[in-house]
Amino acid sequence: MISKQIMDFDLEQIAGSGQCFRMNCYDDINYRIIARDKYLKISQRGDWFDFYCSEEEFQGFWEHYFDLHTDYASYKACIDPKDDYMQKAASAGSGIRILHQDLWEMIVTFIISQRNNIPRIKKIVESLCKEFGEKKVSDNKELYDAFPTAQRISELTLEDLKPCSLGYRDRYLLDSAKAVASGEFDLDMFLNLNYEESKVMLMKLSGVGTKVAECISLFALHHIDAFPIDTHIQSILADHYENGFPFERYQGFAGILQQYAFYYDINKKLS
DNA sequence: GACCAGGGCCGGC
DNA sequence: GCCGGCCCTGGT
Repeated sequence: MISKQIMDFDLEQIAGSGQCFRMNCYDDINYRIIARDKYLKISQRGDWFDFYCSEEEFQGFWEHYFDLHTDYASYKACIDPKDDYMQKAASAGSGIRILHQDLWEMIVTFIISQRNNIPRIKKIVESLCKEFGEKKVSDNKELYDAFPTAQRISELTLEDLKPCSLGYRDRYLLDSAKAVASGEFDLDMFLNLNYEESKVMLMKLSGVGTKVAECISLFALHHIDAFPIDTHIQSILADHYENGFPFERYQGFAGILQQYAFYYDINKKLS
């Protein structure tokens, strides 16, 4: 186990921020996260965190996954002091970080996300993992399902996918899995692409339009200049930024503010 | 039961 | 570039 004090980091906020869908609280302070085929138990008490993994695994994977090398306080300091809405949003979600998630996993997840709500996205993703993901056992002997590979999905039929209740998104998933598994759509090429180039390439996939490509760019490729505009952000912009959102001011990292605003909005409606 | 909306995309025009 | 249709679920 690794214990660390970390600022600007909050598990509940990240789990509820709509960027990852396999991070869940299972009692007061303990969370479990499954990313790709990796499992982590982690707990939080204030600014202190216990990572239940080896030092090698922490440094080799999770530290980067949680974006812990990045100073989020300096981003927050850039927010316009006169922008009351964004100040409140950043304060409400001050522990949010933009995770470095797996590209294939984000392609699938955000194809599923379209015209869908977060609880149901989680349900469908979990169902896909249970049906088609590799069964694994963590170091602390917990059973879990890895995220299904493109290869595995590509071998399925629309009929096979029925139990997962994807709706009309089933063929998008199948087509994209086939493109990736066959090598026709090479995921490694994204290493050399900037945000705009990535977005254009991602939109070649079936079921990936502007908004989904922006989410994948932000949450998997860590292009934090991506600013996905969904129904929530759209209404925020209409209600609080009638003269346009000040993108010039936040060039290069507007995606972080997008997350603060999105989190603030969906959690305000819940309470 | 009816109707609506959910981190939108596709195809036809 | 606009617009109708879309699978499914949960809430009202």
